[in-house]
Amino acid sequence: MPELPEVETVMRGLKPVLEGVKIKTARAYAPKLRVPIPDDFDQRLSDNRIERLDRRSKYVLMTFEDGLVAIMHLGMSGRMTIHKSGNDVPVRGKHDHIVIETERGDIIMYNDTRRFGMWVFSDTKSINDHALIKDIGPEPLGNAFHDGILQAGLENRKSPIKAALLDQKLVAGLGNIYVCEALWRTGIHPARLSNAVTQDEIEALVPTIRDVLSKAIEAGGSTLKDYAQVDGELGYFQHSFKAYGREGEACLKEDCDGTIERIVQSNRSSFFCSTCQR
DNA sequence: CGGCCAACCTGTGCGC
DNA sequence: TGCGCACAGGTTGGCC
Repeated sequence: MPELPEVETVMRGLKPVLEGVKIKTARAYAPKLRVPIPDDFDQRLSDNRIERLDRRSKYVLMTFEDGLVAIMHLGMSGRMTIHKSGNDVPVRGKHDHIVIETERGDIIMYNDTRRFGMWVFSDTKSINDHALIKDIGPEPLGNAFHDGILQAGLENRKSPIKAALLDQKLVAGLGNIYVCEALWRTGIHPARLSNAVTQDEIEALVPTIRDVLSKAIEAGGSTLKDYAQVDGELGYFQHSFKAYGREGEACLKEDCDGTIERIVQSNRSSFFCSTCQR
């Protein structure tokens, strides 16, 4: 599920329920996800007020009034569900690893089948120096991401462009799906070496990456509806992809009669059209 | 340091 | 029905 647009959607969905709201009780039921959940997890969150929610790359940051920052990552299979006060009390399922109840009586559950996600702590003073945060590249939707920075990141790289765009140090938040989509749109073969991507292609990649992500965020936003009113699972939304997951199907690019193929690169599937992606 | 792979986990779907 | 394998939207430690 979670690349930048999905994480952004989750963060936006949590805002009306958590921002400015005090947590009554928090409880972690699993000792560890990808890394151990802090021993003092329950105590640090319980009776603490969330001042702000932010997203950085694929991380959601929860800043508390006492300076605590909870860093959350959804991994491959993480999701959040909101159960509004007054509705039926939810039953905790097998993979609901964290349960939070707010002062308003709303209940938020963190569910993660594969446990590749994480919840760890930092604080407002050192969050930007945190090991998980400090080396992350520019946000693709912000001004810090531009032709020059992408050019600089690619010109000395020998790895395939697919691997480069998945590298969070080069640009934040892209994952397997949106890299496939951006490369398909710009006509760049995923196996092309980074240092062989031309200036023109770099100038096309920047707005294409922005557009692919923005459109996905819009799609997510339109499914959010009002989670302040309704129970719901956050971050899931139907989105149609042009290349990802379409192996064997016709290429949808105008005037292209090719077929989408799949190859494996760095242990991940790449979907592309060898007719229009070179 | 750059680049690549295996590993972390659980579940599902497919071929035999 | 069962078994084994491939695969799933992320990240990183260790190896060359």
